[in-house]
Amino acid sequence: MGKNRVTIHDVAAKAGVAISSVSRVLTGHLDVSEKMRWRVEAAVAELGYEPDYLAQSLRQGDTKTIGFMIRDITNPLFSIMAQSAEHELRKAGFSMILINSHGDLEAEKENFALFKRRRIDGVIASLVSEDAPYAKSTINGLGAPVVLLDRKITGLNASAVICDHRSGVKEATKDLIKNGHKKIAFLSGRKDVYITRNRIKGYEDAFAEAKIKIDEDFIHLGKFGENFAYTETQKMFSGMKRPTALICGGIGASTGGLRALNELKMKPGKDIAFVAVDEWPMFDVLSSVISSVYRDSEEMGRASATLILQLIAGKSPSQEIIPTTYRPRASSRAI
Amino acid sequence: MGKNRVTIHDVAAKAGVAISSVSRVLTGHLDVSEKMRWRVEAAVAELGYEPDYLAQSLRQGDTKTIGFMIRDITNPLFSIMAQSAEHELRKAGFSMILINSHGDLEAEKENFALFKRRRIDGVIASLVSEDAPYAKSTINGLGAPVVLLDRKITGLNASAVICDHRSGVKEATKDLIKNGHKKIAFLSGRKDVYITRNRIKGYEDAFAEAKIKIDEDFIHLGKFGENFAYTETQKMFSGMKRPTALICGGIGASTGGLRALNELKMKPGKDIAFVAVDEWPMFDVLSSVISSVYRDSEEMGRASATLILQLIAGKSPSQEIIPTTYRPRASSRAI
DNA sequence: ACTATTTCTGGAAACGATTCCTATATGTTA
DNA sequence: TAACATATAGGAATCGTTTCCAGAAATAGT
Repeated sequence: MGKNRVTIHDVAAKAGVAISSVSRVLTGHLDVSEKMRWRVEAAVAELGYEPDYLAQSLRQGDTKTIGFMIRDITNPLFSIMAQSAEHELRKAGFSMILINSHGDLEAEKENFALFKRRRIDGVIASLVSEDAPYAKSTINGLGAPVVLLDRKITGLNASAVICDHRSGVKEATKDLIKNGHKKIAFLSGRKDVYITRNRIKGYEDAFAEAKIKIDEDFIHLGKFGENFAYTETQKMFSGMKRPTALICGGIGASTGGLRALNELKMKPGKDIAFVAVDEWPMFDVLSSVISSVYRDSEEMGRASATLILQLIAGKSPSQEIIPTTYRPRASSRAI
Repeated sequence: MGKNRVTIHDVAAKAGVAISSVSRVLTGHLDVSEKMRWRVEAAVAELGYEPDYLAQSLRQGDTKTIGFMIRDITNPLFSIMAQSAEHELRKAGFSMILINSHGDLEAEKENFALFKRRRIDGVIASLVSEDAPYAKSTINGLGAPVVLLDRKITGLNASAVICDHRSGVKEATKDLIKNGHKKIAFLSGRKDVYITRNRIKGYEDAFAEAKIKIDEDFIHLGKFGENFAYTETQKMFSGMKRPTALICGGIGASTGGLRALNELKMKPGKDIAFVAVDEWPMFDVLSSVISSVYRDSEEMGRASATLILQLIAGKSPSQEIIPTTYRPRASSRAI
């Protein structure tokens, strides 16, 4: 097997020098003679030696590893973020450990513990809830900086990438109102996270501007993920009080909502107005009629990487705001 | 800051015993007295001590880490695999390092080097090419077992998860032929990987069975990814010799193909028959007319995790075959 | 009561690097 | 040529564990 790992000792032996000298050459110290550098480099080349990350990490105290924790990498938005974050981190010499929390608080907590034991240099995370009692103490006791994705937690020494969902949703809602809708259902995930609250604000803004009172019955908040949205949408149309328009916040909500509408034989853009907050790949080609609120998740990933690298470099926490844009298409116009 | 990491020394000091005794208690050795166990456990609980992975890894020689390398986590098939593989590995106490190769051979090679330096316990990879000259030596010299996704390389000590694309594509092609098509274009990625060759075989099988000679001009192989498929499809319909049906192998090919058709104002299922090999999330709802060849990528991820764990446990390499099924929908029937 | 055996425990050597400190060899100056 | 400054190399400590080895304490056997 490849059991024969070549270590710094082998190099030292081959070159006939001390291991400290080998290390000095490799780490680029100044006080080495030309001859020494030459001998060591020859031995290194001949043996194909590469320093061991593990030993370096133990000695130097950093692991060049970033933990990336999200609900579900299957969500295209998250996978795009992961993609661009990984790319950015890689360029800076960091690797990324990927963990799915599946939206489970307990799992999330354990994952932080795992990150700590692995001496991760930093964490990028989309937390399940902002109110989780363990969150602050765990994160502050992590011993590594944190970047939050679309979450706002006060009293936490963390940077954040924050999307301006509010303005996008506001524009979308305004457009629906302009098109004659008043019974506009809003369906989204957990209300104990910034992203949901911020979206609702946009919805409220539009109603306030139009001086229409909001009927709370049309607001459905609960869980992220397809299943909640699916059953909620089914319920929505099984009663008497039915909306004429539906805004779905997030990929999961849109997926579940559309699936339910599909089963109810209601065509978005025809039988009901529909706006999806967040797009998925091929959105334009596959579903050209569906209006959306778009945000650049690639940019979010990049920003999260930049922020975590800054924190690791010792800068103080900051926020990066990502804009959203409303993209009206045929589905906002149904009556 | 959280600089104050609590080590085994602290525990030993608090309990008033030797560090070796602490270790013995924690690793569950037999020869420790009740009193000793009790004292150590009390100290551990009081200090909230957790052993350091890094030091354990260095000492024990394994890192409980699996490298997961694919072209692009953005591809929903890969993200589903990553998801289920991570879940499975996690249960077994392993973490997953995610790396995108972006389909670049050089990057892939460097990533293997990185895996080696990080002393990864195993690698799950979707290789860019099976013929890459470095592949065999690099992988064999990795010092860790490897599971390949949809690749067949002889003389390699690796397990593999292999999909039976052949039968799915064969069924799809047969159906197209049955519907009167003869000029069936086939568009897919690099031909130096199993997945592409295997798909082509299914295509050929169907033609052979129907005793129709294949016109090689309708076979377009080149690169994975959207761009290649897009320009290839554009070309396909700019010349004189146009197909009446199009089979796209892989998400990238389907994406690019559909995008091009969209621009050409050709509606799949109406102006051209279309089959997508591989589906994406929401496929049924968003594009209910498009026929597909389906495979369970969640199962692929799970299988890859199982295989790598078996290899790590010392079993010899094996293969797992994943079936594919043709799902005919309206788009196969266009003339 | 004294030796033989069994239980435990502490000390020290790994694992593979980095880095501080000291000693040597060289070079400079009077 | 002696005395001193400087460049360079080697030795050892360290990071936080595990595990081997030997020795002390406790038990058993005669």
